[in-house]
Amino acid sequence: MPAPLYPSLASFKNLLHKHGLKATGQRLAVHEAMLDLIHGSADTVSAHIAAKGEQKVSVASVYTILSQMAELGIYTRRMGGGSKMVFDVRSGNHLHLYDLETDSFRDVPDDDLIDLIERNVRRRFKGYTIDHIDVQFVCRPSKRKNAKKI
Amino acid sequence: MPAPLYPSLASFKNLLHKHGLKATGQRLAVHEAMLDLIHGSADTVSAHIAAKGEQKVSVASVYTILSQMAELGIYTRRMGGGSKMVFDVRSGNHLHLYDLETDSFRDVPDDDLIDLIERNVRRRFKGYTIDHIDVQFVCRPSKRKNAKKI
DNA sequence: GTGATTGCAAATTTTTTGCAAGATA
DNA sequence: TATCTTGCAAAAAATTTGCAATCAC
Repeated sequence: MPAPLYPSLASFKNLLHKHGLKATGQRLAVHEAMLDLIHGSADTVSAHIAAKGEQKVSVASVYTILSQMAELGIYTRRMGGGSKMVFDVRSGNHLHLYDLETDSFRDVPDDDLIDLIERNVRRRFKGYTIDHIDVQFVCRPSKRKNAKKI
Repeated sequence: MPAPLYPSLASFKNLLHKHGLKATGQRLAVHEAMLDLIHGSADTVSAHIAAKGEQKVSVASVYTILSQMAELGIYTRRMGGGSKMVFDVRSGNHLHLYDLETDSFRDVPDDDLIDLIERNVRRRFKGYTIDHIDVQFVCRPSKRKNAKKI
């Protein structure tokens, strides 16, 4: 089966209902922004929504909503170099390129590298259950000396 | 050659000199704390130093020092599920188990999984140079339903 | 001695919280 | 309508900054 995609607005609504949450304008606006941004922090999402100008969402609500979605496993929290929490509209295993210069993420098509990692690591730690595997290629735009060229 | 280890206090001093930085009591205290903690944030490091009581280091300086070391590639930044920046005393490729319950990291012995990943991904993105590869197994203590047992 | 480094306190930035007002099912 | 959500404003937490005092070399 192909890699899981981002939930469309429609399936996002379903997810909300499935979890007994209301499909409010704010939640939908946040998800629309996330679909555009893929990786968003409270303030990039706020800014994106504000720029679009169709719906008003306070920053505090953006925080609440993003955290809620992460709690439900719809979004995932992502570990960046900056001092802001970044959320990923996509959940499940996938690869990222993290650009140190711009403090930004890009998804990387994952073929079956993740499966390979998973097979390799399965039953390695007793007492823990893997929620997901998080792989990041921490990069700079080329032209440096002491790092591996790819 | 075996995987790189944490810089001892002595080699840390050398690193400082090599970079033209002074071996101040504060920097050494921070590094000692990092050697104990392995993964530390500004406030866990501060607290650790304060508890030891041998050297006074202000929180602001801890921030400065940790960031400096990350800048030099001696430490690496690591971001967990919490909203604090975490630094890793170890640089270079290695694996982590991240525990969602406790928001904490543990190193995972890496055999040659990292090499395997690196070989697999080499020359995949043009225009970027990999600084390091960051792999995290995001886990919960066992006993859940819908996640893969390991 | 002299320039790098630190401490302090204040400013920013990021995140969280409480509660009245408003919206959704 | 009953409850869940949001907005607002304020609090808390995390990080950064400016500058005088101090320390390592």
